[in-house]
Amino acid sequence: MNDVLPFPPVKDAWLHTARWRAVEATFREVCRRYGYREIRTPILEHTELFKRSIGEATDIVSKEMFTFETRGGKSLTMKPEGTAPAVRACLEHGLFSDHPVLKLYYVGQNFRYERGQKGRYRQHQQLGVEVFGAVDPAIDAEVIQLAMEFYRTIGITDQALKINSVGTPQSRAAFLEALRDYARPHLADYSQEGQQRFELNALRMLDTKDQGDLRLLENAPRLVDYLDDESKVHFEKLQSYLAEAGVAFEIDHRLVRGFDYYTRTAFEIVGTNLGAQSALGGGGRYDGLVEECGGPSTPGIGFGLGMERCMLVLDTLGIQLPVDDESPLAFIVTLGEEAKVRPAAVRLLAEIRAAGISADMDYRYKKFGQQARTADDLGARYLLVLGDGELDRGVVGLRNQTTKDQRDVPLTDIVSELQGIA
RNA sequence: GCGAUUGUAGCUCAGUCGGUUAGAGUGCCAGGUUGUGGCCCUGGAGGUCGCGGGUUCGAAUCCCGUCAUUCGCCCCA
Repeated sequence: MNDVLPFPPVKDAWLHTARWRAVEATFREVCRRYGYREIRTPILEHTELFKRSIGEATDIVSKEMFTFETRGGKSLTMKPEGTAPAVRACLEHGLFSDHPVLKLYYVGQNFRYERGQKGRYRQHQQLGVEVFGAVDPAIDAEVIQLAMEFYRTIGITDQALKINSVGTPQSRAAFLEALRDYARPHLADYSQEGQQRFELNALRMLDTKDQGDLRLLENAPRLVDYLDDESKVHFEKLQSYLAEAGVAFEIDHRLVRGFDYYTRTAFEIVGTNLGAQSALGGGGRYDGLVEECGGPSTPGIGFGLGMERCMLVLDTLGIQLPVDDESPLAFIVTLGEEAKVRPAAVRLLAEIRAAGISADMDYRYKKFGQQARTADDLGARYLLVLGDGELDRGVVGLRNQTTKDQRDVPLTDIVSELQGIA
């Protein structure tokens, strides 16, 4: 993760706190509209949780986790993803029994021990949702729709939605056998990577960028043809529900996901302008996960969207975001005898702020020009000039920073005057 | 984890063949100009030359390692 800064950086404009807040706010608003509630889980979890849920053989667990031992000898891991911790938290607090259908969202940091590059960071933030307790493909469609709605709302429209079904563990086993039978006779022609995957995790053979492998796989068996009846119906219904909701998608028969716990629905949202890191987000169904974590048999589905990648795309598309105005409305500039004028400034500032108006002052007591420059740096719209002359007359100079017009306003009226402006 | 790339002031960058006290522009601060700025002039502060080790009389410069960046691979968000 990069540092996100309080003022827009000249370079890397996407690393501006206000922009991040705007994107997070958009996500929260979309979640609110869809009926999702926020869950926050800690960064540290027992290592075992991830090993069991994500799978020992996956890249994430085998080489990408920040893991360490406590003094008591327990193994802890900084969470590499948000789903398993959410499951753990819900189990621990009995949320599954209290709420037959649970719709959750989170904004959180994930950690993966890997080489950084643009769009990929060891600490990255994900915006995600999880739904527990619903098998209806309509909820799959809703989750996908929510993700697409989020992108549409912030202004990213050139992303593509790819969907597939990875079936149940049983149907997947049958498919894997067929896939291996298909590849075995020409195994030597596959890339080194492809051959390794054939041995370790044949499903991943499909997820290759190697042109030669892609040619060899052209007539390979497809996951959809090996789905059990229920999964097949589920996938078909999902497609029709997406169509009902007006969400455009394409079926990608080679789409498989990196975690072991996915069942049936798998999807990915792919963007442009991100170089090698093209995945904006992804997710899928995980009907066996809760049980795997020691809970009751509970279906689930969710997704995670990469915050950094989202920010980068917004940046390259030059999209303006409705960022908060953090500039003070008024900035007090003091002149003249310090002992007389500074206490008056402190009092005036307190009054203005108590009235709900943002205001600031220069705490260095420099000459006028310096104070005014500080006001400009902060983007103040008005200067309140307070000198001993003004104090003697019981007024304050109200200076419009845009027009440079300045007029005296009685000290007793300045708060209501500012309220009128704001 | 693999291959390549870059790393000098807050920012953008010079720095020759290894040789004096590492420079410029910009920004910041101050003075010119005790109470009305942004221009201009003058001055000032600001540097573990990414970090650690090595070679050498001498290293920003050469070598090794390491960390970080960027690009690709793997994987993912």
